[in-house]
Amino acid sequence: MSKELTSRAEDYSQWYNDLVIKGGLADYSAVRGCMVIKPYGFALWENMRDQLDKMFKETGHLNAYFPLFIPKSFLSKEAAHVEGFAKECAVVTHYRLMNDPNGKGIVVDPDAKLEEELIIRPTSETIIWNTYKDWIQSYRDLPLLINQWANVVRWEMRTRLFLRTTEFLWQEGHTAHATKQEAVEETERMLNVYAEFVETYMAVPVIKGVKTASERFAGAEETYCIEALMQDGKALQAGTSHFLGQNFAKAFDVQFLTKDNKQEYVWATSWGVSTRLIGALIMAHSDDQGLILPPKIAPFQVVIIPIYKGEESKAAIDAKSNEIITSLKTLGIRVKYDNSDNSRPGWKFAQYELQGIPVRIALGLRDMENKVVEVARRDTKEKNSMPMDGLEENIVKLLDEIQQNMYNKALDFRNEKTTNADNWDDFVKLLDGKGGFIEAHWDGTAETEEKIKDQTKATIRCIPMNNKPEAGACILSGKPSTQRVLFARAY
RNA sequence: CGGGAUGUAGCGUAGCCCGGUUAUCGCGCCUGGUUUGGGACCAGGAGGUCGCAAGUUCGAAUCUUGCCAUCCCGACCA
Repeated sequence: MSKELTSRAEDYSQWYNDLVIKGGLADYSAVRGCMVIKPYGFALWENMRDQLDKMFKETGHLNAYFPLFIPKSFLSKEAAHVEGFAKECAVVTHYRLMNDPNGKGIVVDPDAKLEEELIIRPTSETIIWNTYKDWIQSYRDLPLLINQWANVVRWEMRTRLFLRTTEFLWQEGHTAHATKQEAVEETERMLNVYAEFVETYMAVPVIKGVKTASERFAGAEETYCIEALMQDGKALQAGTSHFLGQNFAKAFDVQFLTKDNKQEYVWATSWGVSTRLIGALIMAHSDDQGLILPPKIAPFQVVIIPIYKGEESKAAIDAKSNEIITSLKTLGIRVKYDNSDNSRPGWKFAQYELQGIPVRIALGLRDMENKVVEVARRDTKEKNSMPMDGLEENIVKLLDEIQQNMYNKALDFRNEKTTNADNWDDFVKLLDGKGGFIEAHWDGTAETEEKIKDQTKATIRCIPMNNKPEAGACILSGKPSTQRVLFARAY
């Protein structure tokens, strides 16, 4: 991130919106708080989705699809769940429109009122568990490992492009298990899948941990999460995996017969990541010149821009470019060739920087004579001449290097922005100044957590897994504590 | 839902306080030409319910009232 950006943290929102829109990822739509994902943004999402989907299948999951509408009564079956989602549900109350009797367009037909209202899913636990009841009778039906790719609607008070839109795309995994241990293992397994995906493919380092009771998913017994740090020093929850205990099994009466013929409730998990990940990607890596996308998920990994001087050179350069493209594609590299006459090279350079394409190759007559190409990498903005001999192998190496460099850079940033605070003054000073993650002692009570939040807007992002035990005193109450937890201001 | 701000061409804007010819400028767009190694240049051209409605006035982008929308901050949240 540039120094300019650091110094105008208050403009971060605007900077972010510009990147999303000028980088061609998305717009806000005419519909309140929803977004239009443009083809380029969707291609990015597809790459992320496909990779995640592959990882889900490798861990034994299958995809399915459940209804968009949920009868209102389903939602009330699990008490904590309804508590958590009731305030943000879009509700279908009628099924028909009619011409306004006063001639003022179209109105809702009052006679078409639904007997029972339908909720547009804010998440699918209820409708899925209502179905699982019919699918599960015996221990032989378990484990049931299912994932769904879908859209959901949450009528939040305030929206923010990619991070919190009214409608968003996500995947939600819903599994049922015979034992508690198995379900806990599944919860942790999927958290690890998320962490691996975000770190390896998105090049964003994350901290794995569990949420405090007050930050838990509505209806969960334990919520695991991955937390990432954005360039403005705020944290972003990038994914969650929930151990649901037997709450939903009991609410929807999902029992199975064990080997020794006993009726027992199943143990459940659910886990999800959303298009918010695109927001995380943008805010973690991009700079003032535009997006910077990691090679492993970038819609295009390489863009080739020919530099023409007159018509006759065009044919020669096109021919050479096509050779390069063919061999890059053979190696599985996603290449875009922009030989359009509509814009000049300089404009194209700027445009593809804005779109975050990791590697740009420029090829002109001068290069042809010297048997080289000009290779520019987006992450460092370095430009080098590279011999055409062995170009493809070097590009593969370069893409790996960029991927690794982006991760390292983000990790260095996070490490630099992670600080211990041992007293209240330091804690407040860090939040208002340096930002980032703060490791501090907490007495373990919801009251203290709430007070800290009220006074500083900082929340406990998580209690990190494999946390080292350490005796200390709570930064607010001074009461004894056995470990540090991770605080930050968050999106 | 509370606080603040803003609505003028596809985008970004000037004009508004202090009402007065044909609503300013830049980008983009169209046509023709010259260009092409970091967002080209010349010439010509198209594009406007000034957010909506009512009011004041000889006359409203400008003043008044109401409404709508968007953005930012807060509460809420993946």
